[in-house]
Amino acid sequence: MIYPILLEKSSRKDVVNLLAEHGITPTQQRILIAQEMLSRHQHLSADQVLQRVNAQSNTVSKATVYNTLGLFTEKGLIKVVIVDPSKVFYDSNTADHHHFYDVDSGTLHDIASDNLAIQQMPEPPDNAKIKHVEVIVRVTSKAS
Amino acid sequence: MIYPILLEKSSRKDVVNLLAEHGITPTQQRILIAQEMLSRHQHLSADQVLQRVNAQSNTVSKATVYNTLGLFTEKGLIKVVIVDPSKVFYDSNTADHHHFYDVDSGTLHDIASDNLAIQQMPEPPDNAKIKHVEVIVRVTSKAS
DNA sequence: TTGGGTGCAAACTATTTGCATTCGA
DNA sequence: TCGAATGCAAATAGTTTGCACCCAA
Repeated sequence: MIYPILLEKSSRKDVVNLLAEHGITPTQQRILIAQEMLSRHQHLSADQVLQRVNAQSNTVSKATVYNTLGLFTEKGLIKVVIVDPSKVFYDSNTADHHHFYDVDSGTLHDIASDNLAIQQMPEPPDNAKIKHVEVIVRVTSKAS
Repeated sequence: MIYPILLEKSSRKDVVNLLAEHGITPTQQRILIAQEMLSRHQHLSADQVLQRVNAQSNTVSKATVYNTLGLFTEKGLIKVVIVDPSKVFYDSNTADHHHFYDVDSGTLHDIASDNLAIQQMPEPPDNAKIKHVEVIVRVTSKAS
């Protein structure tokens, strides 16, 4: 798979192909959501996606946004970022990377994984297998 | 501050003192919650705390559990761990450390921070200041 | 045509809040 | 006593689900 999956200035046909390549039936709503979500590296909540997609015309329901983002995640088009107990962020950067999380503004910023090395990772308990290592650096932007 | 804050086999008077030292008025419910939460290093959801505290007699309400865990967090007695979008975990280990998160069982395991070193931490964006660096290692225990 | 996809609303769940009552100092 | 703490229920918000309808293949 090629990282990152981005769709800048893509034609509708490109989007259709991308979805199809990932085993996703390209429907009207999914295309709209893909165009919004995958047009650049960004971190959006489901609600933000809903509002952006429906900014022009209300053509996508809230349930479909949730279902579609879940599907995109499952198919590897986007990733979930869990840093805030109140909502999930969806990340269009599927490359292995980490995050700064500004707790004051609620915004995320990528940290390329080459910029960060972890030493001495201990063995997981109970013969468990490591799926993913995630580093979250919480920062504050308050003047204070 | 001394780490970790633990209360193994503590008398009620010890708990009262601990809460008082942290600027918390020691009420009946807070004492029960502190005894349950701080008796050992553990990761509990609010609901788990509620059930344990009320296992014998129903003397603490759900709202009070949430309010009290929030208060304990604010006062530095416990920490919040955000790894699951569906609920928050409260961690009685207030020392700087990281976590394994078993996505299959939903359980957390501590990683002492001496066991893990991060190299080349980049500068945070927009002159933000680092508050906390958190490493979450998601693991799977499934036989598969 | 026809099974998967969508919209809608209702259901759900974790968490928060308002307010009258109770309790600790 | 008296303000702080609690309980309860209702409110809130994010997310999921059930089902009738619709559309892509």
